[in-house]
Amino acid sequence: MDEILGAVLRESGHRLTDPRRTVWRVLYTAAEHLTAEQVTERARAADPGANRASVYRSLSLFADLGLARELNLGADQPTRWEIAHSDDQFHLVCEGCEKVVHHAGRLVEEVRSHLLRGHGFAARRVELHVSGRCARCSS
Amino acid sequence: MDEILGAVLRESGHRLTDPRRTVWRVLYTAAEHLTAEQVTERARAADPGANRASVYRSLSLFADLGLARELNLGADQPTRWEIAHSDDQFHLVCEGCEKVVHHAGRLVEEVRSHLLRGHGFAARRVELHVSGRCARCSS
DNA sequence: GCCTTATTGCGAACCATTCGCAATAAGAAA
DNA sequence: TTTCTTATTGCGAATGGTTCGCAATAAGGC
Repeated sequence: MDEILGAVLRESGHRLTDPRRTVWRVLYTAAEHLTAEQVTERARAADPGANRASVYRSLSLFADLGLARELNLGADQPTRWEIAHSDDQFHLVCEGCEKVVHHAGRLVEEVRSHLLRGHGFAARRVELHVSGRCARCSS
Repeated sequence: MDEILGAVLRESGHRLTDPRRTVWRVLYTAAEHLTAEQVTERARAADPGANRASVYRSLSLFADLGLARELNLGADQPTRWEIAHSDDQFHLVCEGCEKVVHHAGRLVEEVRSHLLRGHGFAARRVELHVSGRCARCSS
């Protein structure tokens, strides 16, 4: 997984450093979407001296480079982070188990072309956030 | 417009107060989506003593009562507020002119039924946020 | 290995939002 | 109308996530 990081950083004129590698690994191996604070905690498991500010800096650099993505799932929740995949703009948040599920589908493409053809709106980023109850939690 | 507010408040066991009325009018007459700070400023135009904390309290009460809605349009922006309409879960944010446009459509319903039928996920709230460039701003 | 300069680590600063609490006022009851 | 209860306000202080300033450090080109 480190190769991707190294390649993208070098290509964009940035340096591959230990803090960045650590944050990257945390994101890469996380099953869920993590808050910056959680990323910091996990980074400290690997490197006890891991610094909060550097974690933030790494995360937003990754976002700028298209390596990671920042998620706003509800106004009360802190921002969460994930590795950027091409097909995961679709998030289901279950209010029962609090799990966040990815949902890949063509829907995002449909929205995109609908807006462009029908309204001349060139969508760059489409975010679809749905909250409700998953099959297991809808009693 | 005040009648709606009074009715909903009374019905839910809350009191109709001047600060609440002021905030309600600001939201009601706003063309765009306002930040809490902007709501406070405008409230002060009507009542110079309008208090920031009370504005926040009014806004979140309105949200609880389904009168208003809190919007997260991007991680860097502060939360914005609007009167709750039934058909406006669809937001287009133009990166050129910075305007936020509502877009009513059946798409939200489609998403809802797709998720329920195909995945057993009972959607409560569907938020679709699209950023890109509107017809006028896509040079 | 050297040198330049991007990056880090630290703490303090920031900003939106919330809280604690005494003072105030809405609205039910008399 | 006046009284009474208690929800609500206003204030300033506190919070919590995130960013900043700056000196110290280390990546990676030469």
